[in-house]
Amino acid sequence: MTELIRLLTRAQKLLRTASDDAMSRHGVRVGQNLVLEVLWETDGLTPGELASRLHVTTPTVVNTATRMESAGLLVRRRDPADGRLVRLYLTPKAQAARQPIEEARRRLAEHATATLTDDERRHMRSALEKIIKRMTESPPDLGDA
Amino acid sequence: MTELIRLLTRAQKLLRTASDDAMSRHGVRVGQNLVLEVLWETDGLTPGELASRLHVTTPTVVNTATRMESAGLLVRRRDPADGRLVRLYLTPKAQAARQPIEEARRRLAEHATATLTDDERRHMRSALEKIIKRMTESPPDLGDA
DNA sequence: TACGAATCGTTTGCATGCTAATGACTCTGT
DNA sequence: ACAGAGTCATTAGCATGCAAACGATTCGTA
Repeated sequence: MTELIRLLTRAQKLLRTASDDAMSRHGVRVGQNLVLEVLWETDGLTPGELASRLHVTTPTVVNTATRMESAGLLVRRRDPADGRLVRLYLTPKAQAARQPIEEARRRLAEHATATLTDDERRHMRSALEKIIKRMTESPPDLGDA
Repeated sequence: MTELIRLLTRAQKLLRTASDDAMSRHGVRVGQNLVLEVLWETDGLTPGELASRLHVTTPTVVNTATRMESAGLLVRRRDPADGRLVRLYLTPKAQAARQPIEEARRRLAEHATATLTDDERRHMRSALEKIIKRMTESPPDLGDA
């Protein structure tokens, strides 16, 4: 089964690279795009909220947010009700980039999966869901050591 | 189809993290493990050869090799016939780590895919191969810009 | 044979991830 | 009301990837 995982890793890397290339044409890197996708739907989230939705750590979001702030894509604002919280708000520049970026992402996904049959899509989806469920719920049993 | 790709990304990340955890118990990080797997089969490759086999860039291999050299896993040796080349040779320490690491990797793969049906494995494999083929052969068509 | 082009590895600087340590603020219990 | 505990964001340091610039060696050709 290690071969299956090798294929999964390779495919994901190719997709990530292609995505980064596509996003770069719109002045956004691949990691920043993930932040945008969430904030386009729900603006004004905190770094911690964003981190849990993206399945990354808070420091990762903080660093990405800092780069995005330098790039003029978002602004930080302290929460008036709770001084520990910072809220991230998209700028008009980030709002304006929404349509072309979403379109580019959609096109890339269509392109990558264009040759798959319905059976392949269906079974790949259920297989991936099972793997995710397994990895999040069941202890991977890391031998002795 | 963007949902399918999201699942693929999520699954791959979970697998990579679990792999890094498992490898760390043997004093090796996930990126270094990939180098080991190739050199266990073919010792004495150059950074460039290694890079093309691993689908990464040469600087990535050079940096990883430097860390592995510090960790006592390999040594650099100049090629006597061609002074431009550097060859990477595994130390006894790296050779000794082979069995436990390969075993850990195999167990992790079995665990992650344990609940998949034969249909899911088969179709997922062919779907991934198609995606890889598509991304390596066909131009992703990055709109205008 | 000697010089320019090609081929390598390395260095540098960046983006994206992590963990651990730090600092600021809020909340709880007495 | 206030001290300690808990909750945030941030900073620092590392690993893994990339591209671009650089340096050393070899090859091809005039």
